[in-house]
Order: sequence, then C-alpha cells, then structure tokens
Amino acid sequence: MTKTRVRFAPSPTGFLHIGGLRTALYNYLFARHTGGDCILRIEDTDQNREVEGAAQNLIDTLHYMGIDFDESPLKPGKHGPYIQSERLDLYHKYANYLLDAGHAYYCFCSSETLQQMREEQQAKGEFVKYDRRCLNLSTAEIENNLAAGIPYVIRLRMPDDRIFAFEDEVRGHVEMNSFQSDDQVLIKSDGFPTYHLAAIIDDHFMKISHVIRGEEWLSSTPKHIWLYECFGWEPPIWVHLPLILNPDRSKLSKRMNDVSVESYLNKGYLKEALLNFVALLGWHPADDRELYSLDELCESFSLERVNKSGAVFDLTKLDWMNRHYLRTLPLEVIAERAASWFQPQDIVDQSRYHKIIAAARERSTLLPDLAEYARMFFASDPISDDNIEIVSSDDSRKVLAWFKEQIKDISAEDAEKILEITKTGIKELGIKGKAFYMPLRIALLGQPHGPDLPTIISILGVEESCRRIEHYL
RNA sequence: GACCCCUUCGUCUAUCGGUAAGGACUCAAGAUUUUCAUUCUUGCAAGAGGGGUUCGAUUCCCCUAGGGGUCGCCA
Repeated sequence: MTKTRVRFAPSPTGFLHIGGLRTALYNYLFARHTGGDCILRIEDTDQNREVEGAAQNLIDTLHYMGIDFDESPLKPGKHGPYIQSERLDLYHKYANYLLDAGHAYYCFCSSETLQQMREEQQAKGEFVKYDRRCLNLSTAEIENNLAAGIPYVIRLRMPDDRIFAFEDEVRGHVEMNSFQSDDQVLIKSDGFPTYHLAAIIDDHFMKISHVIRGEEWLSSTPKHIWLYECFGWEPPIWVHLPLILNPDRSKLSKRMNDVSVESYLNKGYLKEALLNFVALLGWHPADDRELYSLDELCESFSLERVNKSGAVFDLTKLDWMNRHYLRTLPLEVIAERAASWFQPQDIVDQSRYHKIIAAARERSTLLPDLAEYARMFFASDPISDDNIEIVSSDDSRKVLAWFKEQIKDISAEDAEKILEITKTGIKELGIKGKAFYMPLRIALLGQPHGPDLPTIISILGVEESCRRIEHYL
C-alpha cells in the first residue's frame, strides 16, 4: 500500500475553531497512526473573506496545540507551494483543459441575473440551480464577450442524469443523483478558483490518499468525483466526519457559542484537555478509556471507530477533563501556564509560588481559578462580619494566642511538628477540632476554608502567620 | 421545498443477533476529611415509533417521525 497522505486545509478567514481543531487532529492522528504524512495547506481563494494575519494565527495555534505537519507553508516539501494563491497558474491550466474538453464553459451572467433567476425558481418551487443559459453560447459570442471585457466565470458542466456512488470510510456506501448538483463555478470572475477546483487539483498533485473533512462537504462530493473523472485521476478515499454540534444540535457556530480554540485557551483551558476532549467527539476506542495524551491518541486512533452521528460540544465534561489535567500535569507546567494570571510580584518567589499552585490546583477548574484561589495568600480582602464574630470571640482569641506561641520558633516546613501542635492544642484547650481550626483559618486566610494548616503555614511562613494572627489578638 | 446524512441515559459513548443494555460527565444520597477540595460507595437515567426477517432483535431490512447538513463567483 502506498503511503497515506492527508491534509488539513483551512481558509484564513479567522481563528481556528473547535471543529477545525478536531478535523486537523483526526488528520494528524491518522497520519501518525499509519506512518503517513500530514500536510497543511492554506486555502486562501476567497479574497473577500480573507483576514489579515489569520493564516499565521492558524499555524501558530495548531503548533501550540501540538499538531505538527510534515509539509506546510513554513516547511515546504516536494509538492508546494502550500498556499493556494500561489498556485493560480495551475488552476487555470486545468480549467482550460476542462474548457477544451467540453467539461466546463464560460458563463457571463451577472450576479443580478443569477439572483433573479434563483428567485424565479424559488417562486415556482423548482430546484434552485443554474439554468445553463450560457452553456450553448456560440464561439463567436464568447469571443465577443471576452473581447468586450464582460466579467465571466467558468462553470463545471455536470452530467445530467447520473448516479454518483462512492464508499465513505465512515458512512459506507453513499449515492447521489447528479441532477442535484449545480454547474459549479470553478473559476470566479476575479480569476481565483473556487474550493471545488483548487482542492481537487491540489489533492491530486499533493498525492493525498484520504480526504478527511467535515460532513458539510458530503453533498458536494459528487462534483468532486466528477472532476476527478474529467481529469482522469484516481480519487482519494473519502472520510466525512460527523459534525460538532451546539447544545440545540445545530452545527457548532459562533452565533451560539464561543468556538475559537484561542478563546478556550484564553479562558484557561489546557491544551491537553481540549485535545483529549475534542478527540472523543466523534471517535471512541473499543474500551472505556477516556484519558489520552496526544501520543496515546496517535497510537490508538483509527478511522473505523469514527462515529456517524454529530456530537454536542458539552462544556461540563470539558471542565471535568480540565480539572483532571490541572491536577495531574507536572506542577512546573501548570505553574508556568498559570503565571500570566498572577501579579508579577506574586511569582517572584518561585518556591512559594509552586506551593500555592500545588494547593490551588486541587481546587480549581481553569487556570485563572488558580490565581483567584491564591488571593487568600496575597491580598487582604475584607472579612465578612460573620467571620469577624467568630474570630473575635474569647475562645478564638485563646486559640490564636496559644497557637502563635507554639509556632513562633518552629520551621514553617515542619509539617509534622505543626500537626503535633494542633493535636496538643485541641487537647490542652479542651475544645473541638472545629473550634480550633476555624479561627486559625480565618485569621490566617481571611475565611474559614482553605488547605490544611501545615500547607498554609508553609506558604505564609512563620513570620507572616504570626503577624496575621496578632492582628486579631 | 429538494437531495443527502443521522437517531442507545440530559451530554459523550460501548454493544460487531442471545447483555440484568456497560462506562464517563452532570445531578442526588451516603461515607471519609477540622474546613474547602479530593477520594470512595450507592443511586437517578437510554435503544424515536410501527412493521417485518429470525428460535431470538438495540444490533439486519422497510416505512414513518424527528434532528442535522447542503442547495453561493464561502470554504
């Protein structure tokens, strides 16, 4: 079998979104799993929608996520260029071939004409498609129009009544009648190709073996197959992925959701969680395993286990996964990624900062939660009246005074000693554990919840601990 | 509207004709814990409907319904 080659081919019209990430990921996983190549191709054929800097942003985000390509605009291979706007000559060459072979024709209809035509068809309840009024233009007419500089497009001439059948790796046998397929525009009036022409030509010359893309492309596949036939090329294996859905089960969209990968990263989701989560949206291993690193995914992934039906993008499970990775990734990694949410002065003392992260990660979902949790160690937020009441009772003061005396000369790192002190404290003062810990926690942290005492003191240090206690004496 | 795709707990899913339909998230209850968080246990919760085929269907076929996608000089 020849080497598998797949591609992720986004158009630079905005940020990478969740659906794009999943498509890129599956392409990547399939390539890695089969020892093939994964290619990144930029499809910038729509001059109007192109967003400045979007291509670079896409590349950066993908790279950050750990999805790397064997060939890309930044890492050209033998089949470049990898940006479609740099391949215009190629598209024209093959458009001309189609024209000569009678598989394509010039169309001089203006957009107004087209719009009117569609409205009429719609009014009559007809299937809306190009009525081919330019199909039978004489050579002379075409020459004249061309000479007169009338804007034109080149359309593909679809067969009239033909069943296009193909085997889709995830959907199995699919059939569609060509009368549903419009005479697709191949070359636009600005001279740029449409997706349909450019992708087929590129996929062929880049030797793509599997086209792995979203289900929204399923219905245009007959056009693509026809194009392959016209050129006499071998089509790739088709793989149409189920869509990722909004909670209302419509196609995941910006309108309803935040869908850019960057926005999730900015909210403090970890790439490991995002990748793991998105991998499971449409693919599932044979067993019950749910936690996968990128490498493990590469090992386990297979097209056979890709699902057919769409999957709702559900934040609660993503949150759970993020909590998992927040707790299990190396501490230094979490500390580093969380740093931007902290005040610069708060992370100067790295050892202390790490202790704080260690305590906070057990109780957080997102990266910024870490900083929020850490406030108790830095800031002096106002204390609630209830808490002041608790901490200023006579009994509480007794605890505070006694405890301060006990710890003032010990090492903040001596957890065992601190534990021992608390035990004797409860015994000596003859009180319940709660009456012992509550006032201490309020005095030390400003509120009754938080890590265990040894951890608090280790973070605060003996001096600061005593100072905070004294405040309430 | 036409065509195509899809249909198991609220969500992600397992099941390759024979299961008490399993797991995970969420939620609830309980246990553990000085608090918070963790952890553990238990529980709630599903085969869209109707026909077939079969000794036996969630699984295969058909119909219906529902949902989605596509119908651009956007990808």
